[in-house]
Amino acid sequence: MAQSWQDIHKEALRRIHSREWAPDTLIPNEADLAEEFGCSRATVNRALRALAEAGWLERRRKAGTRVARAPQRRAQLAIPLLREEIEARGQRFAHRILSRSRSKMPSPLRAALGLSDDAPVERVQTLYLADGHPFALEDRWVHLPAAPGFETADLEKTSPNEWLVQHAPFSHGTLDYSAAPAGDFEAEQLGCANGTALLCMQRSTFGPGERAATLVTTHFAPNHRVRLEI
Amino acid sequence: MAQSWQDIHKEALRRIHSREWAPDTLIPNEADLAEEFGCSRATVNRALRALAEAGWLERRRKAGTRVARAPQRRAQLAIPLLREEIEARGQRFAHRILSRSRSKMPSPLRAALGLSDDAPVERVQTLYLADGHPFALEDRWVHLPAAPGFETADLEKTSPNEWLVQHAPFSHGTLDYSAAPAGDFEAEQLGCANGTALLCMQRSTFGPGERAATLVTTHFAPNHRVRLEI
DNA sequence: AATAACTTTATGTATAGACATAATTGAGTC
DNA sequence: GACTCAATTATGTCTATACATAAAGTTATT
Repeated sequence: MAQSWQDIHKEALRRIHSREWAPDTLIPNEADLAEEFGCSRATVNRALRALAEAGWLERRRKAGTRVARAPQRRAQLAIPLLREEIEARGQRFAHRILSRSRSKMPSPLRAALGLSDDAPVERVQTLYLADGHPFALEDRWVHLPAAPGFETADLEKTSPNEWLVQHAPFSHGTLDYSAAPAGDFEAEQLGCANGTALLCMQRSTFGPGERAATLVTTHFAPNHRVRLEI
Repeated sequence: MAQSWQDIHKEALRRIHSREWAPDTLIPNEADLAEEFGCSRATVNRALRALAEAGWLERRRKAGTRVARAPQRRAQLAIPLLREEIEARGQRFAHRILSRSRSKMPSPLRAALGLSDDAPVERVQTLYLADGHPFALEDRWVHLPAAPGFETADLEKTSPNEWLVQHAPFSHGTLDYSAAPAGDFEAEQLGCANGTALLCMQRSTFGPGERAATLVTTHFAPNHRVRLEI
């Protein structure tokens, strides 16, 4: 009778899968389940909470716990450092700074970060290489107050990607994927034909307290894929 | 002095951000932190566990808890039903079955699902529309034993996307995003020029116990974006 | 020196009991 | 019916305590 929360987690998942607990219906409350499984309510709570976090259950105080109508499992993407992604394929990592300057940020981009007109911003364009072949082209805008020391960092030694992860950990942000045809610049740098379909990632990150940190647009070389685990 | 686990969570995150707890270094153990915060060890455990799940900390028995070297926050994607995604934009959802047949699966696809040569498989091609405009083109292979009832389901009434989510909840799988140029078929169905860069999603799902369920390739209409929250 | 067997230690988990909190239900009122 | 307010209830959280488990360290044995 001694049950671990993982046993209960497994059994609950089985009941959901087998539709013994049907979508959009209430399941027994914690106290009843605790009695059924012969364990304490805290243990049941732990199991059900995990299932709710994974999207299988919806829980509300007083209202009880119900099986999600459409169990929306969340897919997870471990955002990799480009270096690690490349080295994990057994390839040699390298990067090349293409340009670096204190530019004025175009207003649509500024709006995305919520920055004022005169916010001090540095732009860095970088080409990342795997075994000497173009892998990704990165166009990065860094809000300097959010990344102290960036302006004087030696980016030839440590790529912007790595420098920022290690020196300016962010707390939240968004990540957008889209498909875009290669423009002149992308085609030239990535060594592909003009108009080639490229996977494009746009990422904005914010430090603690809504403070804008960086905005990055990355075009990957043709045929790149991003994999998420469900 | 009475602390909630979320207070401790917040304070720990502050120390990580402020580098008071530096990357790759050990933090005090649970018992000491419990004393410092004037709460029980269970409460500290709850907070630190949450931080570990989010990728900020790495915990190992006996070895202790250390701040992650490169706090790799995981991005989360809530996989939406196409209907919900479209209706959330305030648009009218519709779908059209383009073809449906018991086809033989090409072997590269079969391999991805780990199915044998003679596995009973049905193929359904569906066009999803938002306000009457093409939104996504789906090419779906369903392993029939994993989705009992699918063969006789009325897919005109309930789209394959919804039918499967509601009748054959899966437990895990993979999701790949890439960019691909529109071929003749995609161009015709999505109403765009041949060669247009399209965001393409390939998703394989497995039921409980490694049982292959479905393989879906979806081409989205031009300019579609997927957003992940970090 | 390598190996095996113990000890130590930090996290992981389980428990009973208590109180907190949100949300629904229902009673009472206008 | 519409509204207010209290009672109820299921989940959420905290505590103290205990034992489990993994991994690192230490000592004994070969």
